[in-house]
Amino acid sequence: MTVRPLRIAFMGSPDIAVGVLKALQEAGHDIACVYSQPPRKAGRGKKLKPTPVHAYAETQDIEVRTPKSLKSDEAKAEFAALDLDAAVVVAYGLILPQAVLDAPRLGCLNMHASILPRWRGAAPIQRAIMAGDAETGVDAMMMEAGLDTGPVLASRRTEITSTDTAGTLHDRLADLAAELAPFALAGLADGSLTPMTQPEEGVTYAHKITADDLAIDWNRSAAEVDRHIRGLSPSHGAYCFWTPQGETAQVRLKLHVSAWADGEPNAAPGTVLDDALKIACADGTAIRLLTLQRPGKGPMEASVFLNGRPIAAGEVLS
RNA sequence: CGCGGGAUGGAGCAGUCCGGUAGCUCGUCAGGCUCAUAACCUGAAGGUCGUAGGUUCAAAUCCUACUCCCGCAC
Repeated sequence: MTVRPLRIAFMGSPDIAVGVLKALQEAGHDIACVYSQPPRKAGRGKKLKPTPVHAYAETQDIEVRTPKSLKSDEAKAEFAALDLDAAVVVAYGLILPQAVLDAPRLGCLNMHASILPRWRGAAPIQRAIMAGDAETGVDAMMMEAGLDTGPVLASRRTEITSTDTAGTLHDRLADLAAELAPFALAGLADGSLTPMTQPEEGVTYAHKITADDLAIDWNRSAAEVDRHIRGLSPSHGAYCFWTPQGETAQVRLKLHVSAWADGEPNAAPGTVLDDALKIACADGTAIRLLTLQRPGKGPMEASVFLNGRPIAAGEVLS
């Protein structure tokens, strides 16, 4: 579909937003300006690191603005002065004041990584996997003052498989978002898509992942533990503790990929059941750890991990 | 200057404190056993020990600088 190019601003920060930005460029739109979170002290040292969107926009010679907030009169005025047809927002991370939402002629279009009204908020991909959802997707939505509450223009769906991690699902949703954004924007511009108010039933919130969300609880069922691990891999990393034989200090193990396994009826949760990392969970269920990581090392497959660092049956993880 | 761990045949690790023949678990290759095998047995190849200097009769190991990777915190 070819449409009249629109003058738009793009607002986003992480990787998933970069693909959408590229798609909008390829669709021929005029990217007047990119907004992104200000560079933050990130990573190990203390180095200021621009966001992926920021870094990409600079390679394209697009003006980048990184205000700490859009609430100031100055920021609002600068935004209004762009004289936009529309703004496209993907995981920007800042609240848009009403004045900003109203400024573009067609309004502000948001891409959100869930099927609304389920999983409004910060971490929809991870929460969907952890909750055991069978399906998720991306929505194109008109922004309102509320948190992900606006009417939905269009969506794309995808199945969540038993081997999906937050990483694999993220990549798939990023592709869908990149496909959906130009479509939704065109539909908005020519009126072929009508914003549909979100249902009032089924609202859930995908709260930000915090440190408290990362610890494994072996007292949960294998299915829950498995989803927990996959839902937090690879970006956050669910973890447990292990005390190597002959040592007293606990080692923090980051778990990345797991699969359901046959359990043993009376095994205490956390017990290692064989020499290939089958771990007992609640009620006689068990999972097998397939990829794990210890401090200072990168993620590795279980068989590789065990080569230099065996974990014997009977040991206990906590 | 946020705290900390790491770099050793293709992979994962030990050895480093207390300098003195390059070790382990796998993988690869060859042969053997077997109805057969990702199983088992035997043998082989493969490493300037991250880089650059320094100390020493001698450095993976001690000293200095640097590069890259990662965990925590944020």
